[in-house]
Amino acid sequence: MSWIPSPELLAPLAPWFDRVRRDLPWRAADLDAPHPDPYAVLVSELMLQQTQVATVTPYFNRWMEQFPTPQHLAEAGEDAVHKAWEGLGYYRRARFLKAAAGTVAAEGWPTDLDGLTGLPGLGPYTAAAVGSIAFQWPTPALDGNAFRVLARLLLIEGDPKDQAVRFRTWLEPALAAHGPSRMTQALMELGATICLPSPVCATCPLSERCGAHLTGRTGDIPPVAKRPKPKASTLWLYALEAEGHVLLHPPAAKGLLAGLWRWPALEAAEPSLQALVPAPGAVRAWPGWTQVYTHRREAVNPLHLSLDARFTPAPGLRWVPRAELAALPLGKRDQRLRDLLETPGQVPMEAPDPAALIRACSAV
DNA sequence: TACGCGTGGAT
DNA sequence: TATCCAAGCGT
Repeated sequence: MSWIPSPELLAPLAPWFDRVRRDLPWRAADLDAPHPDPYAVLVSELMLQQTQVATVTPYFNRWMEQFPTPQHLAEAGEDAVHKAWEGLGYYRRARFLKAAAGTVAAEGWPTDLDGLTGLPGLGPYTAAAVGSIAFQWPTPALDGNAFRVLARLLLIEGDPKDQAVRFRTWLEPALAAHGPSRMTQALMELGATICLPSPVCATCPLSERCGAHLTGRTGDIPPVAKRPKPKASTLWLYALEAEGHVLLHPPAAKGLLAGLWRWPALEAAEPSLQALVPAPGAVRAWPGWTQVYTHRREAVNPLHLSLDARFTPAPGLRWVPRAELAALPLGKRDQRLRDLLETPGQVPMEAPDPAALIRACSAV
């Protein structure tokens, strides 16, 4: 099966994009020149991985003010970097970005696609996106949008990701003909605004040439992927406070919420199983909530336990002055308990035995 | 290869 | 409410 050459088939995409493109803070005004700030492209692409434009925009603006160059970012502290990323999710992207900035600061920008792919956090998509958008290399970038657009346009049966090599080979002449930065962004913009999972073909510049549209197949191309059900768990999340300090896990190197400070937590198969009536007055509680991650659902039950004196914490835990708590990077779950500490709570109907919480956090 | 990794918006 | 899934990557 041969495809119509991409410069011809995709020709309407260029004028369409020049007409409708959104004005985004990382986007260059002149799409025919190399980008004036490749670092801005790098930052935006890392932030945009699995994250929507509207979510990224305020983070990007703050980030560029705080870390305006690769040098600034490379020299920043880990906590400051994670604090600037706080709430954006997938936090290792922040560490990858800092590491990549260090390489760029020390060695300059890579001069080819393999060089970009060698930077931490840049896979096939992101390296090609930076290459085309920042440097005008004819390197086709295939994200979820591009795969969906191409699957429909070219009437691809099955998982379009299997066609990545063919797609890239086919796309390259179109990038060369109509401008790498323009075509890369146009393909994604079409997928993000028109060729959505439920597409709006009436306003699509390619509808007259789209295999799926012409055959009424946009509903089943590309096929929907099945996802595993998230695992459910229930936990107590607790703030132990004593002598003006609170007990926290310092950032871990890997795993869920790596790079962030975390409240200690106690797993509970059923909230009521380990529940005992606590000592009145010492414990506060608030209504729980369900914390959703990609692969997990946590039923979170927040507690605050005030103690008279600090104890020697177990390895992996640290007493932190409460005044410093606001400056530490926390995930959404732990931010929520941090915020609750400033609000009135209730004496809980049931909670783990305070002695059990202290034992779980004490050095042996 | 399949899985782990966050959060929020859209339907 | 439940589900999908968004400018993916590393292991």
